[in-house]
Amino acid sequence: MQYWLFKSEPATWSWDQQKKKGKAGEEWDGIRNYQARNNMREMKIGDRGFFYHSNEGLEIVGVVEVCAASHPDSTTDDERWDCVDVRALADVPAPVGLKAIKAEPRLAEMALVTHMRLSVQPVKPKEWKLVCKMGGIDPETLKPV
DNA sequence: GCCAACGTTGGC
DNA sequence: GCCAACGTTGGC
Repeated sequence: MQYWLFKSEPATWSWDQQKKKGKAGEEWDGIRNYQARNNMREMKIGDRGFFYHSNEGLEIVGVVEVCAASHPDSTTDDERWDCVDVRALADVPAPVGLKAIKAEPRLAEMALVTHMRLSVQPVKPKEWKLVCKMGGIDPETLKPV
């Protein structure tokens, strides 16, 4: 299983909205960046990702699961753009802010820090575990710790 | 709301 | 294929 991080501006698509979609999940559409798209093409059903609020909040607030593999983005006819579907799995009880991530030396290599503008990015297993710990959630069961 | 960083577009 | 102009992202 691979780990990822999805950025969303809460004014456009918030964690609450994602949760309301429940198990059915929702397309992660609207991505118009090649690197972000390539990352989504790499994803497999069951991969997990963090849900990050950009612009407002600036924190990781939830965990999602990829529930449909890469397919054409329904919001455009441009065949260059694909996306996956994701569904909410769990809240992060203690949201992990960008500040906290930047303050943690072991997270200095996170794409969130090094590739600031990339909106869909990979997360290393070690980073995943540490961020889960910081957020008060068990990385395996996703239960609050 | 500003603006730096950076990705994309298009003329040559 | 270079690079200037332009548009967008996202932290502050």
